Amino acid sequence: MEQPRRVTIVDVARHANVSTTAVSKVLRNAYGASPAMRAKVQQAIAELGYRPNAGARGLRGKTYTIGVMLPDIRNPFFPDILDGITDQLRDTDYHVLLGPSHNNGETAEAEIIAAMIDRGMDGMILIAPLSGRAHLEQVATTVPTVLIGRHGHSPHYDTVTDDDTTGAALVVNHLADLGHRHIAHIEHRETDPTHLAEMPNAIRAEGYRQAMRARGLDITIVSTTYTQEGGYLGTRQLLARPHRPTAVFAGADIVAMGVLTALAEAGLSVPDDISVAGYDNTTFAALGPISLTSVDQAGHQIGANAARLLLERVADRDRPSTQVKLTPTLIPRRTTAPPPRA
Amino acid sequence: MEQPRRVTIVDVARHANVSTTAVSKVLRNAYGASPAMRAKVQQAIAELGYRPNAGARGLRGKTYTIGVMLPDIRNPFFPDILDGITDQLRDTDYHVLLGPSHNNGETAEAEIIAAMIDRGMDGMILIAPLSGRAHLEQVATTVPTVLIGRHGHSPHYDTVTDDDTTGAALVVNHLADLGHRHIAHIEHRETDPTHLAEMPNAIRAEGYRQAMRARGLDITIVSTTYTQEGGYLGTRQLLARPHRPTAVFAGADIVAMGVLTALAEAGLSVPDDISVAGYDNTTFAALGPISLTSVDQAGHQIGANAARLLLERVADRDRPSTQVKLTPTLIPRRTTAPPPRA
DNA sequence: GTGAAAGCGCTAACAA
DNA sequence: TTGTTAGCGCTTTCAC
Repeated sequence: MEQPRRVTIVDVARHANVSTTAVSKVLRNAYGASPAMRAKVQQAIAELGYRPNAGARGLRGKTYTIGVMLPDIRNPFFPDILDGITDQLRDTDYHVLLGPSHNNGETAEAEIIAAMIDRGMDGMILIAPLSGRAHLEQVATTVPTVLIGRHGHSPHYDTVTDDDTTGAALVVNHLADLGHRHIAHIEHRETDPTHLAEMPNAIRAEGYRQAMRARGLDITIVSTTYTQEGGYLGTRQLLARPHRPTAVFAGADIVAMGVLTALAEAGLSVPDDISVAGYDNTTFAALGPISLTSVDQAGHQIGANAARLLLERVADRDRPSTQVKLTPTLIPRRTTAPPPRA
Repeated sequence: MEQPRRVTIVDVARHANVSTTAVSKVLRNAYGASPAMRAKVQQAIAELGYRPNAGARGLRGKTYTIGVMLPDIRNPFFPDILDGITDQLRDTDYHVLLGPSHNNGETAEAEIIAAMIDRGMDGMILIAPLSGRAHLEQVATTVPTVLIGRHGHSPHYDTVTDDDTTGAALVVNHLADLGHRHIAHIEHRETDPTHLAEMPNAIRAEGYRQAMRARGLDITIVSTTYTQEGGYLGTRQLLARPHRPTAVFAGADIVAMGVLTALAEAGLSVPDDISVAGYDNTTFAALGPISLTSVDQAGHQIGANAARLLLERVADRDRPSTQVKLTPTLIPRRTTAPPPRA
């Protein structure tokens, strides 16, 4: 098994007795190649097993690669988004490459994004990025960009969000309708003013506050992180308080997993002693032994919309920016029930 | 916000009053640049915010990119492997890009692998690839390659595996020691002879058979897939049989999730009515309300070893191939207990 | 130790 | 419609 030189466009051109330009045109479905020429070239490509070198293409034209920045591969919500992106890109010439940022904060995230740009991505989809506005705009002027989950507009990038205010209200109203008066919320701690205005977790927390006030209920918020551990620690805090809530609204399913762990440890039964609701309606929420009440964000649609907007912007860099906002729905399951009689 | 031309090596060279060759040498830490020159160039790079274009580098040299083929982003075991890879690559010039193959079979997987090679990966890590031997060897002769989870040797690629035979035996012995006589196994259906000899799922199933025989127990195998749905459907099949098992050994945690869902639906309680064990010891197995007995494969070590072997092979393509085999351990939790009195 | 020049594989601009 | 030519940003070779 030798190391044979890779087949290049020159080999194809020679094999088909045409110019490299002709081959290039066929590759790109560009104007200026007769059907006969196309057929000849396509046959040569097939016979030689030619595949274009994306790096070389990128030097002059496009790499046909879309980069997706994933803030946390462990969050089971993101695969839904990815499926949507992949489905939308099927039957195009584009491929998706993922850049994993392991929940390591803004600097690590910026490095991943830069690394993907260095590698010639034609467009970028950033899932709930932590970067400041200025950085996001700089990225978006460098390469077509779509933001997922991030509220707030810019002429330079498109956004796809879910109505997190409504989503939080769905949970609060569901619990209040069941008779709960003391509903606590576990949020992802946020101090940065831009994040407070634009990050989905902050919008959810604010939606919780609004909905609670509208119902005339008192607000109880614990600030940790959107991780399993954050849910665990937040719940421990709540249980240590004198007046225990009858329901916990976790800002994400993965947080709810930690909540359930802490409650089980404390010997509390769900939903008999305490109700729990999550957010994202991940596949794990549907699991029999979990059966978590959650908010469905239609991750697949989010991803599909993001990919669609990105392709449009790759095709026309100067089109006006678009904001897509989807509406969440509540999926009631077995972790929520009326509160125990006091 | 304009679209400024990206800073190139020529800009850096001009700014530092040196040749582009000199800049290139500094970038690659190559021989032939005095400390003074290095300092000058590095300062120019910092001042201009220069970042090398990976595609252009790849045309002559390396892209400093490692491609990881992920067969299924939903499987919570893979993030552990990825963490290991990332940790090992920290403090090197390499970046990781992920190619997601959504459990779509061998053809889709081959397309992803090809797409990553087209995009100039310096090395590839393939996680439990489905491809045949010939294809894997062809990939490995094209670009340095390490296989994870795949048993079987080749001079062209390195492998990192876990001792799946032992892992399966750990589960069987654990359950048999608890008093179970009727232990069923849910496997990923496999007919391809190479897969039967090399894929981890097949080795696990064979390990189950061996361990059961050694204990003098009858074998019950249901063949579905390594997905949540596969676990669900497999369990329904088992429950429909006249003689219901007292324990189910799922070939992967994600399969066990489906098992638990089906059992909950059937009104069976775990572990009082039936015991369940998984494989992979994912973070979800540790969840309070799940608390799944599982086999720990040390995903982090698997990933770290794979990345280490890959870097060695990128540095020296002709080094002899290496096989790393790690040893699994059993993590008993609350889903396994003695069988109910008959 | 340093730099000039060639060339990697491709596409864009242009000429025929 | 087709082909010729230049050049994208970098590394390599080879003079000096």
